[in-house]
Amino acid sequence: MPTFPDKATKFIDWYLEVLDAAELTDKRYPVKGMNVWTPYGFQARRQLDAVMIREIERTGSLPVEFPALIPQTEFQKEKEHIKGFDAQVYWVTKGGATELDVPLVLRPTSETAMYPVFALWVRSHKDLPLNVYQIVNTFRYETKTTRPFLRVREIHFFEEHTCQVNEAAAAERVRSNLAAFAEMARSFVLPFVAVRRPEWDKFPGAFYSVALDIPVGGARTLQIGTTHHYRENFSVPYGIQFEAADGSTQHVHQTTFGLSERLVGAVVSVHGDAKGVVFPSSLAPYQVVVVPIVSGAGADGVTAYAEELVGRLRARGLRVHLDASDERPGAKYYRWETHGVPLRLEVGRREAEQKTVTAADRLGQKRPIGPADVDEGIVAALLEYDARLRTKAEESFAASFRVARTLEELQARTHVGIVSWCGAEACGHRIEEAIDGALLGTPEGPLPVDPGPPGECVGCGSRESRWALAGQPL
RNA sequence: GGGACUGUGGGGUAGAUUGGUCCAUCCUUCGGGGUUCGGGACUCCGAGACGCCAGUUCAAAUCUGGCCAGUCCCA
Repeated sequence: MPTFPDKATKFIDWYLEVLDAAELTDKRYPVKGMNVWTPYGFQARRQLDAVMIREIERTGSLPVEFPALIPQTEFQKEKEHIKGFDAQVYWVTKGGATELDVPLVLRPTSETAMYPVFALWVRSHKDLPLNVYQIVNTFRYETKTTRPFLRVREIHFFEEHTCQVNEAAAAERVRSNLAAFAEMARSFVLPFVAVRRPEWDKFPGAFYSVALDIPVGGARTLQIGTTHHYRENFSVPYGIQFEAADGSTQHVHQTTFGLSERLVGAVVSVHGDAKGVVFPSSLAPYQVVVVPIVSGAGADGVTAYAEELVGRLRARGLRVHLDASDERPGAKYYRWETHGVPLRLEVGRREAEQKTVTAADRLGQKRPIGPADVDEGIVAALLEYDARLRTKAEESFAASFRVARTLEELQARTHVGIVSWCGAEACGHRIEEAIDGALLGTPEGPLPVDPGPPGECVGCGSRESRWALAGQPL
């Protein structure tokens, strides 16, 4: 057995060792918070990107790419925004030996890069909505401990930026982002909850922020995405205005939607187990690994059959890897288990002669497939694997939340807390102190478990309350 | 932002308190040979490290300072 630290009690140690064993990243790069994407990790990321692109383009968003450097003069136009990011931007102050007249910011996010140009692009209501996205790297000078995928200084960032005709249209865009994300999360088999962040925790410059959170053990949560409504907060300082149908000049209402490689970290955190990473087939670099078992006699037949099988499965569009390395079969099984491959096909002399395969999935189910319809059987086994992974994830998701009627109940920190909250900031901070974490906010849509009507605010006892979630963000 | 700690082959470690016994320990890994191959094989041969820069000293992995990297605690 591979010996990883215990996931439940030593999560971070488990996480780091599992990533290492799965060869998803090389964290030895000598700059804090900047890691190397290995071939295996890069392929997972490529699948992540493919799903994000597919779902966002389905909503009518188009790809763009803006420069990585932003003049200080543009960066400073929105006051809240710059206050929020000032402490964590990298500055480019020299070109060669020459001190720059206007220092350049290495984008921590791209509002201030895009919006001066949006002001040029948007002139009429007929130019709206403007829905564009880019997938680029952004930079934030994190001072806290960095972790591969979860907290990095160079972020693999998906960001959608839109301009809408009015506040209602922007609110609708936020809802449509949430729907698009639900599709993405379904692909990644990540049950999540969307919560509107409290005022003191919203994105700098936003009117409101809706975050996507997942539970990751105990009271811990991981924010895996956000979508924001900016109202006119940026369009006014950046002058993004248009002539409306009635001839009046108006400012656009804007939204953004941000995701990152944290989703890879989330998938590892949620699905991983004592044997290593567990990938849903949507993200797996290899959905199927074929392990030929060649012993003395009949080796040629086994190899030929394995190669033929790989060819047929690839023709069906599956990502298949043939492990023809010199290891013994058992060593290969362990290897691909740590790497999270959904389905392993064992092909030895028996299978080659009978035209069957022995399929073992990453959740521990092993069964023979064939001889009739071997390919169909393999596809079906993958689908069934994803379904079981989903059931497992949904059960553990539902079990992660618990209603806390008092601050004392929250303090146990065994679950993400569902609490009644009056909405006052003072009570919010009281809740945050109790859980030594954050008041995540109020849910957009249904709660993960049905708690009935809210009771009295756990902070002040007021009856005027609604449900909110409280946890410890990683 | 304030404080504490750590850095030894690719990974994990012993050695540091008391400088010399260290051309640096063990496990793993890597390269080559042979025997093997249905759940991490065995064996033989070989490879690989004191974070960087200064300083103290007859002598530094070990002491001092700075830097870089990492970790923890507090705000």
